[in-house]
Amino acid sequence: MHERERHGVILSAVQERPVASVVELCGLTGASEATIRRDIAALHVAKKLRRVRGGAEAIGPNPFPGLAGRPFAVNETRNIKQKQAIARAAVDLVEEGEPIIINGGTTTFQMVHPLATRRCQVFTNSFPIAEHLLKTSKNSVLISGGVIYREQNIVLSPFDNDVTRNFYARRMFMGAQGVAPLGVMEADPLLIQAEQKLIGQADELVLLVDSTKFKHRSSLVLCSLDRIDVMITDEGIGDREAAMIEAADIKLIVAPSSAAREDVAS
Amino acid sequence: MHERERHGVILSAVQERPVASVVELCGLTGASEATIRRDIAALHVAKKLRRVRGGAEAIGPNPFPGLAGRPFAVNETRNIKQKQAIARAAVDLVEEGEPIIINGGTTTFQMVHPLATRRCQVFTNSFPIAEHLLKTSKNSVLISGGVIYREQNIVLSPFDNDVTRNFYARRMFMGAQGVAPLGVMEADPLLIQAEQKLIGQADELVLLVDSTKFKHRSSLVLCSLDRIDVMITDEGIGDREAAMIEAADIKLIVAPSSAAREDVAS
DNA sequence: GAAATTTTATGATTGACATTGATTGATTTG
DNA sequence: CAAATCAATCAATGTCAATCATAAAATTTC
Repeated sequence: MHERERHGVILSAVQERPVASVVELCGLTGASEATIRRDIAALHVAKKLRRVRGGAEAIGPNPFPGLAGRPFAVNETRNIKQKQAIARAAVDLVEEGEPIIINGGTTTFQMVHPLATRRCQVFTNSFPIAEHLLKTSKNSVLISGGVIYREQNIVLSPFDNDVTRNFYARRMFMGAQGVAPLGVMEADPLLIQAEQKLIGQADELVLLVDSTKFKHRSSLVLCSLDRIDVMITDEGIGDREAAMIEAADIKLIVAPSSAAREDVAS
Repeated sequence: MHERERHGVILSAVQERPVASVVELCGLTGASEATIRRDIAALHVAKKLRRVRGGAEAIGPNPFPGLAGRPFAVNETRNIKQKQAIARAAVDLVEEGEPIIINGGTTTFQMVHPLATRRCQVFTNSFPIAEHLLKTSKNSVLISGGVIYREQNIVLSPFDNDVTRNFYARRMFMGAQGVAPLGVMEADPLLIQAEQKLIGQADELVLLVDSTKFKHRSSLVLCSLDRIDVMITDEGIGDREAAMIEAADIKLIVAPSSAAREDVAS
């Protein structure tokens, strides 16, 4: 067996097991321990795997993502204050007990905090949102079924016949990567798929985007602007963008920064 | 079991309960107390957990500050050692990468720890199981969609057309309230419904019941004994019960208590 | 083009080192 | 004080790195 073959076998074994031992790899390749060790050392410096005592383990993202703590990576929680103000304005739209749909995302995730004191019926495809609402609120929580994608933090079924088709709400709340005259932009194809599934299940689409999103452009267009009914953003929005939104016949809500905010809730 | 694997199991266990004892971790990993202590010490200096007298606890306030944390009420985690031994024997049955179905329950929940070092494809209707596996393992996790019931900790769709129908596995693991010649008993109608949904999606049904369950009788019969293929219990099982199981043509596995256990894994 | 030589990859051996489990005595807890 | 827990130690086993020998491949030389 050639060196390349062995390397392939080793990498494959390491992917499947938490840790592949040297003797195990010997059996797999028919090579001696010394050779396997040399291979592991080589793959280690090539950063294809991590060398540990007794064998090798797959390199890669944090093996224990949960221990990192937050449901989203830190760099994804930028503009946190704006997002919170926006999320609060979004929840202010919701009446007590009303069923709503929340699409996963870092902005929509902020809705969990103002929702903590509510008793709504929330349908979501976001695992962290469901988790948080379950633990901190008395809302009734429904989740879509399917594969849980760790990176995107969403649940998505590859099949069409899932619970999603059986849930309907007046409003759906969603975020986006960017907003342009062309329409609502998203970067991740997986998120697009997830959003598409939910979009048809609500009358009114509410888009939550902080004002920086008007400068962002992504490659994938989720839907055109006329599909959106309400857009909530922060005070950073420019006159030109505001005009664009109004022109598209979208109700524009500018969430006041927390300092200026008056309690709207009764 | 390799050092890395043990560390994974330990971190997984520490996540679940506020404090995991040394003996408990011995049972979970099959290692000696001395080794567990050394592992805890190592993870302590690595700041992955905090070392306390008698065991270890999760570091930091909580991954999600201020939240409840524990997936099950404390009184539900009785017979914890037996349940862990049973869960471990159950996980020993599954091959690396194999798809499996896990029905929610306190016994089946214990499977998350030995699963922490695996890379299987797990379909479950249990929110805590999905959550734990997501955070502490590299397993691929699928969840059924629907309403999340807080008390029972399961996800159940009132509709028939959910993802469940699209997932198939060789084995399904389930718990029960009681076992009698009449069949497998369950107390909660909701759990029955959830179990019924999954039962058809696997060839082989594996029932995890600690030996006290043979004395319990409940009002609802989930299914007859001949539907069960494998039963895993602890050493507390009596001869009469064992005879009953064997008579029903069920393969009986008695999970050895941690002290007597030999490593089965190759 | 064939033989000789160098290079490279591999396998085996050996001594050094690390990990583990058991034992024992000390320490802490209730 | 009794039970549980811990730290220290030691022997056994497992793992590693270094070295050398062999065989195949590549290169050089004639």
